[in-house]
Amino acid sequence: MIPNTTFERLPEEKKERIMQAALMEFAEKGYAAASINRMVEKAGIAKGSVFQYFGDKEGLFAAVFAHSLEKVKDELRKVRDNPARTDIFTRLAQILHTGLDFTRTHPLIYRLYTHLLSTPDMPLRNFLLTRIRKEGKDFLAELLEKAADRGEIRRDLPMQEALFLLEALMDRFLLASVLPYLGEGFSDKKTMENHIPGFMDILEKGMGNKRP
Amino acid sequence: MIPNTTFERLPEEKKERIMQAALMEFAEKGYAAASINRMVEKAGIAKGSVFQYFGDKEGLFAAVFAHSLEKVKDELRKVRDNPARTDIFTRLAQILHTGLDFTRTHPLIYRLYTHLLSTPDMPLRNFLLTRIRKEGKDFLAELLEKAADRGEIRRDLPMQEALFLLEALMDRFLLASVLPYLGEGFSDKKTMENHIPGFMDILEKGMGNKRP
Amino acid sequence: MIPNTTFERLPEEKKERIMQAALMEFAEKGYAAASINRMVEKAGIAKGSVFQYFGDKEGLFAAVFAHSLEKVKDELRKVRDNPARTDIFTRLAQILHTGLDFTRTHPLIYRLYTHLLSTPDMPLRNFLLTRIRKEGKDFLAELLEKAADRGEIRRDLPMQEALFLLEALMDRFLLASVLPYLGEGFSDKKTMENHIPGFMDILEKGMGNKRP
Amino acid sequence: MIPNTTFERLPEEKKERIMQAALMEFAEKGYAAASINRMVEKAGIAKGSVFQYFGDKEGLFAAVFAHSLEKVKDELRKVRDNPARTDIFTRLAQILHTGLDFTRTHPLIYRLYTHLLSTPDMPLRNFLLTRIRKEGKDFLAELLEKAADRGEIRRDLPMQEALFLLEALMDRFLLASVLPYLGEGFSDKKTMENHIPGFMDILEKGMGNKRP
DNA sequence: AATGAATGAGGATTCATTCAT
DNA sequence: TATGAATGAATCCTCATTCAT
Repeated sequence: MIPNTTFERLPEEKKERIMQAALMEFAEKGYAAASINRMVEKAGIAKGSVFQYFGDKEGLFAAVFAHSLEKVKDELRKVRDNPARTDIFTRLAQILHTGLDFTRTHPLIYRLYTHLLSTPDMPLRNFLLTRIRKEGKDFLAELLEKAADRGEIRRDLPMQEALFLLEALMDRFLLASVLPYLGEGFSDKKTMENHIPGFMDILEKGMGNKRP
Repeated sequence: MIPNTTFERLPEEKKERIMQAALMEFAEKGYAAASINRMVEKAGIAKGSVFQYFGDKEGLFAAVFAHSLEKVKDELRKVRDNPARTDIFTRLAQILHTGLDFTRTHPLIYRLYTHLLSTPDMPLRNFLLTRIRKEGKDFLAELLEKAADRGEIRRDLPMQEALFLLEALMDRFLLASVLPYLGEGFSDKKTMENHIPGFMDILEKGMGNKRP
Repeated sequence: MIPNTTFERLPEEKKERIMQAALMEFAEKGYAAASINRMVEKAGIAKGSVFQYFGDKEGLFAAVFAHSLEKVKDELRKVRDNPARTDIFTRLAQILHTGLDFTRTHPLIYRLYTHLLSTPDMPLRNFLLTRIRKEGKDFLAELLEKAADRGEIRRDLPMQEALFLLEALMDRFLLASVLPYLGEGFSDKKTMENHIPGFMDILEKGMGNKRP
Repeated sequence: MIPNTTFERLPEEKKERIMQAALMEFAEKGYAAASINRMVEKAGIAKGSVFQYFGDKEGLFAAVFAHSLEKVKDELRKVRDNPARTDIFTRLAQILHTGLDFTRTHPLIYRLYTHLLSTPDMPLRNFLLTRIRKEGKDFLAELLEKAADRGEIRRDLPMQEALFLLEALMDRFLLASVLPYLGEGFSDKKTMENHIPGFMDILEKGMGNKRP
């Protein structure tokens, strides 16, 4: 039950190999359908080791998730610490670009997240989802508030709905970059960036404070 | 493999009972983790019958999906055939309301769809997703085009991106109505309708043709 | 969880074969150490069948126990219905003989019982032990009471202790007939009967009402 | 396989800690079901050490047994060296009291013994059982013989059966003090002593030489 | 056509034991 | 000497599928 520190003390290369193999399984199959057999074969380790490291399947999943969350946070930090003093719409465009970079580098992590979203009886689901969503949502909420303070968005903008719309767009945008068949013109990761200005145009008109 | 017509000739009540039990399993667990054992117990039929009717698990899934798709189409038809001659934003609001009605009546169908979205190796995934998405997307695309013809949306609106945004909003809105923890104020199905005017406000300003 | 009736409907020969194989495993190894793998191999059935019949290992154990209890009851009934109107000590001798017959015919059942006795975390232990002990103990208690009524035992006999002693003797006597190394002269099942008169002599003097 | 002397040279406190943890496992679960994993965790030592000290599981068990046997012998010595020159029945009562003290102090040792009794394929079973039983049986036998010499028991007492009965009573009495559900009034360790006079009364009448 | 018994592959997990450090 | 990481065999159990009735 109590995971020991064995895994932590492994050589970095081996740790990464194991995390990667596990992430692949979970991201592709979801939690319940993921097979530890396949996993250990991919990672080239003994089956028993998994249980020595993580206690059980759930512990392995939690570890994979924590590992992934770290990478998400790193990415968010990059965006957040961006010193650029630009208006909110430019920043949103930046964020979409960064998100695209992230899904390009870590497509499996985003898939893991979508499984979490769509599987109601995944273990730790509520705990993990609240953790991961808080990261993203708080960030967007802060962005909106600051923009409101600076007068970059119109006064009568319904904030809750704006936030929801932004989240929906981001999530779907990243999802499209990671899974096929979400719409022609959007399944090609390479050309997705071309759509960003279009989104910004709509958002700016819908939420911004500019006079025509 | 080749499903025969035995199932079709079953009494309606029994057919519905089987479809419902199967839908519950697939919607809750996803394809791979779904158990035919649980399914037949819930439906109160013999396990052998499932294989007689549908050939194998995949066939059963296809049948469940087709069955669900019919209900989606019924719903869409309701909206499409709505004789009301109103502007596109009023119609979008209507569609959100109807969608909410649908997830209220058929929450499992929507969950089935999210599994399909997030599981890349689900059988028939591509085939089924294209089928189901075409229904919704074609409908929205047509809506946009007609609105353009009627001058209800601004001329320079980037159409592809507008379509993508609408889809994203609809999907996320319905997802929130079906699964918990997608944001405070949005997990409560009863009050979700209150947000619709807010969305319309943003969309109208972002896409519409009105002079301030 | 709920065992179905599949097993009950099996041909008698197969049922007996399975019960016998399971009884052997449990009697020899105890509950935890018993292997279903070995069991099914011995019985010549598929592993999955065990779980279809009994749900899980515990269910199998309960079935084996119930099956065995039936045989114990049959035996007890034989003794109880013995119309012989003799004094208690003759009856006790009869009972020991019958018990010996029983362990000769069903040595494994008695071993199962000793495991139950000595393993504190066996599933259903309390439930099963109370059930099985009630059978034997009530019988002995009734025997003593009737003997008291008939004046076959001395008035000042401490009843509780007498009962305990009788149980101890019976149990140990049967145990010795079933497991080796409980004492020279007592490990040989064939000659054990020779000891019965000796026991009766002691008991009669210790508990009886005879004048010397 | 061949145990070295490493364990012997350990500090007394550590040795005792290890023996205690191992005894708990074996006494509660029996040999096969006992887990060295749990054992080392309880003892707070490295798993490898167990194999360094004892070679394998069987060696560990033998060591635990030997360790326990020492304590039994200590107890027996106490009784045997009792200088009191009393008749055999007073001594038997004393022995029951001492036995009760022993199971109170070392309940696990007695449980270990019952597992040994009921598990026919326990390693070293025959070797260990003969060793432990000899201790107790020889002692009782000697007691009986001396009593016979002193004329405390009747001449025609069947000695083998008397010995058997005494052993049965002692064993069952101690077992009842260690495991629940062996009979109302006998599962409560605290009041068990009250039954001793009752037993002695029966034994004395059954085996003694007194004239009424 | 309907049943449900039979099957064995594969699931997660625990285990005693080995061995390099 | 003491450690604890690595291992794979064996554990119970679930599953989709087949097939005789």
